[in-house]
Amino acid sequence: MARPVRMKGAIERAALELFVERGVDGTSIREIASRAGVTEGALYRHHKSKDDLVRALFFENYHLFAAMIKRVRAAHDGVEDLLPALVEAFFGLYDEDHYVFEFIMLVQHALLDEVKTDEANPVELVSRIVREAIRKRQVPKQDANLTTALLVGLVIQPAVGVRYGRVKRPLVRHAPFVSRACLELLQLGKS
Amino acid sequence: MARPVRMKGAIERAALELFVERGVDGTSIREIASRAGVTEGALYRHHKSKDDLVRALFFENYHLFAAMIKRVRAAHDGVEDLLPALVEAFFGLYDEDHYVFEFIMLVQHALLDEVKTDEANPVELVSRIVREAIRKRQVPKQDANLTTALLVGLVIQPAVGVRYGRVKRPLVRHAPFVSRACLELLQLGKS
Amino acid sequence: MARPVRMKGAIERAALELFVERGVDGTSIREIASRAGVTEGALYRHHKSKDDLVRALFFENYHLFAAMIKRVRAAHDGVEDLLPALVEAFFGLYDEDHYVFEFIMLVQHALLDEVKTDEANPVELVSRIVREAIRKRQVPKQDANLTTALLVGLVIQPAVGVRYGRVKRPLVRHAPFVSRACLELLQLGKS
Amino acid sequence: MARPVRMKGAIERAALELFVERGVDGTSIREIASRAGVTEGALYRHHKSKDDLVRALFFENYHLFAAMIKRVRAAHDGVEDLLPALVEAFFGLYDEDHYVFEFIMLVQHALLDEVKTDEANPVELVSRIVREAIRKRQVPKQDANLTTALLVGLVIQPAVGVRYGRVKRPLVRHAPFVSRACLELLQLGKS
DNA sequence: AATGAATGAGATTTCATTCAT
DNA sequence: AATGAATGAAATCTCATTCAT
Repeated sequence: MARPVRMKGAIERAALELFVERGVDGTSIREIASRAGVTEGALYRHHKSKDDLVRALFFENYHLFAAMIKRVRAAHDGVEDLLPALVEAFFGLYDEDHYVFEFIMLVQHALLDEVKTDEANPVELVSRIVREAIRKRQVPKQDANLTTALLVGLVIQPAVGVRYGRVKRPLVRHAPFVSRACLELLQLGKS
Repeated sequence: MARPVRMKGAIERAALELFVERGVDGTSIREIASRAGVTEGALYRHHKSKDDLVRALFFENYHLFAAMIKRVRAAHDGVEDLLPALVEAFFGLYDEDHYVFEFIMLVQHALLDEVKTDEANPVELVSRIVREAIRKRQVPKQDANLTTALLVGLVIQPAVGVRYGRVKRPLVRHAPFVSRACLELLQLGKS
Repeated sequence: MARPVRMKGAIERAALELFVERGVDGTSIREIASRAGVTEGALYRHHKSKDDLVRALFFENYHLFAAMIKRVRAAHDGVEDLLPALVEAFFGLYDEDHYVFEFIMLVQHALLDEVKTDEANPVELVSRIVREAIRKRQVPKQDANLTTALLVGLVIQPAVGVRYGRVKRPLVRHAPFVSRACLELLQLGKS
Repeated sequence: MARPVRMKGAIERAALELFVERGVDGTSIREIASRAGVTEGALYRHHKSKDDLVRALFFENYHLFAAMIKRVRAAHDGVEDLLPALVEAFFGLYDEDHYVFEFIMLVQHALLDEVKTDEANPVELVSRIVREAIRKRQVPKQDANLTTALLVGLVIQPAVGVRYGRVKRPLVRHAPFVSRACLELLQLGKS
């Protein structure tokens, strides 16, 4: 009847994948349990509601993400160095486990308020890099917020392209080109 | 620009807004009826199911969208001319009614199969423009799929930025800069 | 499939009876629906949760109760007159619909906070009668709170006795005796 | 008075309190374990089911209760003597540990079948005293069942009053007055 | 045509109990 | 013996849809 084996990991992985594949609302607790190989109740030992599961999954992965970002930042100096390193890091993460990447993209809107100006917030991070580059005269004056949005678009959309089969895997192979596009963009005001 | 979108009535408008605000699965018929100021039953006089409502909403707007795009294409020749015109058209649509724009983005994945190679499909449209420009030697040879993704990113992400308060309204005011970024990107292979 | 007939009354009556018979926690939505002859969902058209149903049932009946009390109070003057009238009114209510009476007794503890010193609160009412009688020297000085508790005990416990088959129905037939007991109690300090 | 109640341990105490505070059905095994500072599994080492825990708690306390009553009965003769002693015993028990008193009141209806005519059954006890007093002509002829209910009301309701903050603690201080009320009640038929 | 009550299927959640560790 | 994860059954609740009025 009872089968006390540690299933927390399996539950969370199943949830992560299903949320990405079918959306959060499109995934039932029953489906998560079923894919994890447990009964529905098992889920509630680890998370007190479906919503709680979503949040836990988000913050857990978000923090790993943030840690990676911090590491990259600490190891590189100046936009020309840092941006390519970040692009490669993002793309590497996507290639390694696109579910994690996509899940963060998927639910960030709903949870964004709680993370708004957190320096682990990737958008915020890019924004800081841009502002710092402007301040240090590494790039011409420009609307930092708009540039940030454009840079984010350059990084995220190839991942979306891979997902929908338009862009070839692995994503890292496109890192050099995307990095160049990013750097060119930053210099756009020059001419 | 003429209003590109017409809404049959309060029900459709309420549904559109709620779908954007909370997602399709996250919105109940009751909520739609309530916001529209009608009862649940009344909704079924106009649409035979929720799914039908979603599809009707999508195709109705998608066709107006497509018509707009055709108009723009007919009036412009060559990437250098066409791309800025399209960017302005997209941004204009967003400024005029961001719900429509976001709704199309939101459900296109689910319904795109049925319009896959339709030239009103924004991604497909961009892809064709890129391939044609390459064919006509207007731009250097490059991975058309990747470039398409990047161009899409440059257009969509500023809209996302506006939504989350990072980029200033109206979006059209950023059209010239974004257009330049797009054109530069297309020439990136040159050097 | 659907059968839109007004079932609100049936649902509330079924709930009232079951709550009295098996306790609130001991009664499931399914049982209520089943006794009312509807499906479980029907309940949620009228009350947004089980808890809400309990509260609605309580306040609805509590107000009828309160109205009755006010009527009796308005029609009688002085303890000697009022107390017997109230006892008879209580007992009459019990005989007429013991479910209502018992339900109020059953859940009042949980909801008492919201009704604490409301003058429709039967205990509060008795308390006021006692204090007024003392003030007007109709009865000797005494601990009004204790006397109130004792009077309440004299009225409630016969009803409990009826419920458990110890005291014979109808309860009204015992009203004269109980009233005498109440009045004697009030005079107890005299000697 | 000697502590009339012994609790095997933390689990039983936690259960007793929670059952009184939230009702038996309203209390989960998890809550009991949590308040007792043990895990759910540990609970099943001592009691084979929740129902078993309730019964154990009831009978354990009920027997101590019964023993106390027997002691009181053995030491007193005649209503005039016995009733005041019992009132004081009840009130003393309440003051010492109102949880025990209330728990017995709470579950007796569900479990009383099994101790129906047991003389530790408080209602049955009072009933016997009344009938014996009538038989011995210590009090006038009267409806023993009704009188029993009224006496029970006189004893129980002050305890309820204390619980809801209407009557002042300790309850014993009211014992003389309540006893007099009980004895007067018994003589009510005289006049 | 409109209304809003009810259906019925399924979703989420709770919980007494069991059992591998 | 203790722990706490998992079971399985049942409870509460949701919601697209139907239909009597």
